[in-house]
Amino acid sequence: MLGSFIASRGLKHSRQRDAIVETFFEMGGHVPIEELVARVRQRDGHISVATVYRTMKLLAECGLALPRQFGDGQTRYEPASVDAHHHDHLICTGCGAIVEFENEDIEALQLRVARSHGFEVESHKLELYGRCAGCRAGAGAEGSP
Amino acid sequence: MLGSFIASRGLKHSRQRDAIVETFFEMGGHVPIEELVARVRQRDGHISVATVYRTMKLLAECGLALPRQFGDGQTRYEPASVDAHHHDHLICTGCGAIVEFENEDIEALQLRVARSHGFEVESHKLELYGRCAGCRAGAGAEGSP
DNA sequence: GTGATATTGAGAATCACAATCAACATGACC
DNA sequence: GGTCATGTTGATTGTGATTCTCAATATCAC
Repeated sequence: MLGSFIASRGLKHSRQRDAIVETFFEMGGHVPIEELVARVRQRDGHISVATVYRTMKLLAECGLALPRQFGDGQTRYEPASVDAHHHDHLICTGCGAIVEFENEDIEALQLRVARSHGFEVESHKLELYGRCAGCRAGAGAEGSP
Repeated sequence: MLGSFIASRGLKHSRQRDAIVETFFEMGGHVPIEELVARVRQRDGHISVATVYRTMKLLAECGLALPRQFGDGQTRYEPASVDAHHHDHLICTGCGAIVEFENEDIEALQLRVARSHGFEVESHKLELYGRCAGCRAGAGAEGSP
């Protein structure tokens, strides 16, 4: 994984790198840099933001993390298992929850539509924004938080 | 349209505002601010970028323009006719062409998927990235531009 | 016209992120 | 274990898109 990537590129290990990578994978999914920085610092004193950006870029390059841009202007990363399928996202406009889903039918339709316009799809991005069950239940008359 | 919106909010007319709005609608679709600024200046001397940003935001607020964020880090606006259907986008990674499409089946599937996760969809974003017919034809051995 | 108020423009501010560069850490080799 | 070439770090600066600030100016109602 990262070790071999590091080795094969003549890169080196470092305390910071390890801390960032471990923290990232502990956190699970859709982690914004800012939050990652905070967590990493909790566990390993001061680590520069620059280092976190650099490390996440590395992880992305070696295929262990995927950068995602939702509408909020900051890049989030999610862990990429080698055998994971492509998936899309449901994003709650109430609480910010992010749910992943896969749907082959949608993907197939996308390919068909693209083809009908002469396009060959290389990648796509599908995000559904709405209110999750929890937010709808708890939001009788709250308005939008 | 804009006139009534301006009136109803106690806003005022201005030469710049008119120039920007007219230019925007002349240009058609998916206009990045920078380009709009250039065009507007061709026709009306110097107009500040700030004014263009402000005016487009106004247009968006009164529903006459839709802001779109594709992957390139700048906001584009497209005219929103009142009776226009929602549509999604095909974006050529070669020449940057942007094609609109509508597909009811995809939309229906999206709703269904969302519902199955307890979400009530408010909006969505679907972008397909790939190579358009032209780029594929002309790109025998070019690599990616 | 006059005056209250909205708008403009230039530049500064912001925000996420990338680049710079001197100080420092790592690992291969002895 | 020590040395050295080379990669990494962190503080700071740069960047690009967008927003804010504020004095000067334009607009509209009267």
